[in-house]
Amino acid sequence: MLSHADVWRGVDRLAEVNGLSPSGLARRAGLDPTTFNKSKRNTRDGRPRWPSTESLAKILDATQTTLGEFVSLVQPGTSVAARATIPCVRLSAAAVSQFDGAGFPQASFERIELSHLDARHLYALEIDRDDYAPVYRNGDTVLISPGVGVRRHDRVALMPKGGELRLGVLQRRTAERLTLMGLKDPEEVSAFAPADVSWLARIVWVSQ
Amino acid sequence: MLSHADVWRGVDRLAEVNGLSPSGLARRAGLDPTTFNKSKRNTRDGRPRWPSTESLAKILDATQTTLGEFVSLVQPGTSVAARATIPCVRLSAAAVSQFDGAGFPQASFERIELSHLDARHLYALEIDRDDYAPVYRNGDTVLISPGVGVRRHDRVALMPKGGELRLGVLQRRTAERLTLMGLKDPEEVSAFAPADVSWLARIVWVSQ
DNA sequence: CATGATATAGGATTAATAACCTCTTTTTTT
DNA sequence: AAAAAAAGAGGTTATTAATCCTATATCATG
Repeated sequence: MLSHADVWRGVDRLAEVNGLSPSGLARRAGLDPTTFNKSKRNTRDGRPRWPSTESLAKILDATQTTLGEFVSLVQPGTSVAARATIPCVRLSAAAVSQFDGAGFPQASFERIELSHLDARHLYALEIDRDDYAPVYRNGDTVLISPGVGVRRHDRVALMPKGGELRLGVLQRRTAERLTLMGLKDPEEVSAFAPADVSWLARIVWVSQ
Repeated sequence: MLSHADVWRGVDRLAEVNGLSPSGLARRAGLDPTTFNKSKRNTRDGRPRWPSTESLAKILDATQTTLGEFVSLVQPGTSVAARATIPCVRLSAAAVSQFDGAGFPQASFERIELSHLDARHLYALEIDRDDYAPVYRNGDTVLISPGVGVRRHDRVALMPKGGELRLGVLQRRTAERLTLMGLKDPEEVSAFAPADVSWLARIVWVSQ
C-alpha cells in the first residue's frame, strides 16, 4: 500500500540526494518554495495532504530522475526490485499439472521476494574465460554485492593484493587463514593469508 | 520526463491487467466511476488534467499493486528493474587498483542493465537436491522466465508430459527431436520427442 | 557580531481535481 | 430481440492542493 508517508519520504530523499532542502527542490522545479513544507503535509484537522502527480512530475524533471528511481527513494530500505515477489516452486515437487501451457505456475505457490538487487550496491562481473565452467561459463555474468555478509559455503569473489581475481566457495575464514574451495571441485583448495587479501565479496546472482 | 500521458497509460494498463475498464477500476477503488474517463483527461481549453496522487494510491491498493509494479505499466516497454544499470567488470581485466577498499569498482566502467527481471513473467525454482551440483547446489534458487526466447546452449528447464522436471543445456531443437546436454557434463545427452514435452523455458537468473 | 539569504511555519486566496449528477452509448445478460 | 448493466461524455458543485503572502527561525558570509 503506497502511503502518504511513503510519497513524502520520496520527496525528502529526492531533495537530499540532490543536495537540496524541500523548499530548494520546489524552487528548482518552478513551484512555490513552501509547497513541500513539513507543516503543510497534514491539514489542521489532521487529514493527510498529498503532493499532486503534476508536482511530482516537475521535481523529477528538475532533478533528471526517472519514476523508477523515485520509487527506490519512496521505499524505506531496499530497492524496487527487492519488493517484487514471484511464485516459487520446489524442484522435487514440480509437476506438469502445476503449470499452464506456457510453462508458468498456475496454482497458488509460496512467493519469494527478489533480494539483493539494489543496483546501488551491485556490480557485474562478466566471465570471459572458461576457468570456472561448467558453473560459470564464458559469457555468464555474475553479480557481486560487496556489502553483503559472507558465510561458509557461499560462492565468492576474492581479490588478492598481488594477484588476480579468484572465484570460489568460501571454506573457512579465520584470523590466520582464509581458504576457498574450487567451484567445480571442492577438493581443490586455495589458501590465503588475510593480509594478502584486498577484499572478499559474495556472488549474489548469476545471469545466464 | 514523466508525462501526463505516461501516468494515464499506467492507469489504463492497471485497469487492463486486472480485467477492468477505467471506470471499473475507479469503482473498485471506491472512487467515482467517471474519475478516469478519457473525456476528462484534458480540460475544455486543452490543459492536461493529472490524476491525484491519492487516487493513484487508492487504485494501487485496490489491485494489490506496488508502486514499482505501477512504474512498469507507466513505461511504454520494459520493466523497472530493466532500467537499473550497474557497473560491469570483465573477469580477466579485474585488478586490485580498480576497486576501492570495500571491493566496489571505483573507476568508470561500462554499465549494464539488469534485464529479464520483470516479476510478472518470472518464477523461482528452488533446488532442493544435489542432482545438478556443482552448477546448482541444494538451496540455490533459479529464476525461470517462460516468455523469453530459448536458443542453443541456454540453460533451461524442461517439463516432460509424463515425467519430472529436468534442467539442462539446450543442445538441439528440431521438429522431430529436442536434446539437452547435462549441466555438468555436456556428454550426458537426453532426448525428447517434442510431443512429449509440455514446455521448455529458459533459466535467466540464479540466486546464490 | 551584523547582514543577507534560505528554510520553514502558517494563514488566505486561487486554481484544479474529485465527487456528484444526468444522459448517451456500448456491452452483457436474459 | 429486449432488458439490464456497465462504460463513457460532459456539466455542476464540493473539496483539496497550489499559489501567494507574512512572519520567524536558521544558516552562510563578511
